Amino acid sequence: MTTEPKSPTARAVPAGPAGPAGPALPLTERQAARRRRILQATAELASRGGFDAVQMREVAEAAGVALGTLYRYFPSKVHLLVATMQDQLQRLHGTLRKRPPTDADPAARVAQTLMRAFRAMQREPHLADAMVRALTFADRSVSSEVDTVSRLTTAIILDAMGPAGPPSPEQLSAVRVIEHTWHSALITWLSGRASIAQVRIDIETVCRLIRLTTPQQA
Amino acid sequence: MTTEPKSPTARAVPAGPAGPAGPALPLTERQAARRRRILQATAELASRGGFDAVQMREVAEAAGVALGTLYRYFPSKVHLLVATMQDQLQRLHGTLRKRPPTDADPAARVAQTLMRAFRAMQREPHLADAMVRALTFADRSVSSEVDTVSRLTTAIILDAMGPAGPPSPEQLSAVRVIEHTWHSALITWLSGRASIAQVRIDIETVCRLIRLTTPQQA
DNA sequence: CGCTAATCTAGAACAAGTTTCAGACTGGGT
DNA sequence: ACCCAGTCTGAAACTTGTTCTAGATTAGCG
Repeated sequence: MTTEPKSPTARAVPAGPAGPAGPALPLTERQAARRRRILQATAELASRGGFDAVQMREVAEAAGVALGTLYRYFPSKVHLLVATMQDQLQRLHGTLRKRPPTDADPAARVAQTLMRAFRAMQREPHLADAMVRALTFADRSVSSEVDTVSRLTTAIILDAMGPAGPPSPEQLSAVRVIEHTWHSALITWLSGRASIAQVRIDIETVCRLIRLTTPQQA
Repeated sequence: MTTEPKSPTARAVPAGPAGPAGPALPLTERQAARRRRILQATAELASRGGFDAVQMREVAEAAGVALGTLYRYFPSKVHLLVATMQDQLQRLHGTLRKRPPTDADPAARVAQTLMRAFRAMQREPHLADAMVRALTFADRSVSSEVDTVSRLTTAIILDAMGPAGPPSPEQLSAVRVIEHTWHSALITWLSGRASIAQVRIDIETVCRLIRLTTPQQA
């Protein structure tokens, strides 16, 4: 068990995005720097050899912190990699906002956006491997962090769907299914069981669901 | 690295379903029995505490074989659990064949079938956890075994869709997406991020894709 | 400045997956 | 019955994630 409920005096873990979406606790400058160094070292190691290449001792050394400190910032390897995914997703979200998809059809826009994200993963397949494997391997002790990633992904897809107001429940269901497909297709690709073309087809197929829920635009 | 290409004299591993779908190599009776005992011990341990409770030393002891022997039959914990999943899926497939879903609509039949499978998982959530986590965590060295599981799942879904002849490419795409959703939804449920009701909705949502590819039956 | 609590470091220790090895055992062919 | 190759066993060793401990450092505060 990941013993968390410490004594009331224990301030709290300095790193993990504490609440469901809070800006984390007050970190000193040095602490923020440490956290950044850790995430960067993680991404670098992951880019080289994927999940297995991210070894806690190596991350600690590369980031210039003690092993115990690394564990204070990220209570497990999975936490660490999920945090890395958050980090990367945020970056991606920023990039996507700048040049949003142009197609008139919402479904096509979503597919286009996901394919763009997919191409980003193809550029760093090992990193993708590490992050995605961690994400799907995560157990309950990481659920809040995984949830954050999920919300980020949802936001990206909704962004792509269009500037419409609050999405309908059906649309949200469709988005959930798209996310499922996205993760799972990614995994089959990463484990060499599906080609890039196959992933594209799957994404385009699932995106048709959006058309089912979009009142045929006038 | 998982060093596999042994000397040409090395006959082969006795247990792993060798080829893509072969009936495995000639096993002596004692060997088949050993394999069965291992899989049963695995399922039992998994049913208790999920992925973490399946400890290789304990499996070996419970099955009455040496640790080295266990590794000869299943080259890793993930291989072992994926094989367990194959085993369970085969059982499920048999059960489903006996009482096929009755609904007139193919999409509804598929949804019904998957919900039935889902209920089976709810009966043994820990076992489900162990198997599904192994499945999605599997790397390339397990891809052929994972592929077998995937083919089994596809067969189950196609069975539910109906006795029609060879499915169209579009239908196959839809089935792929349904599988993706099935796995991913299962994971979100197992890690406590989605309710049972949510999983049902996701399954029903994705099954609508079938209607898109089914020529409105006369 | 000097104090105190919290944090960080270095390193040992522990847990579970995986590998390795020497010796006993089995099955099949002569 | 004897022999050989291939299996199985028991136990130790090795790897990497995780935990623990004692002592050095740092941050905030009077």
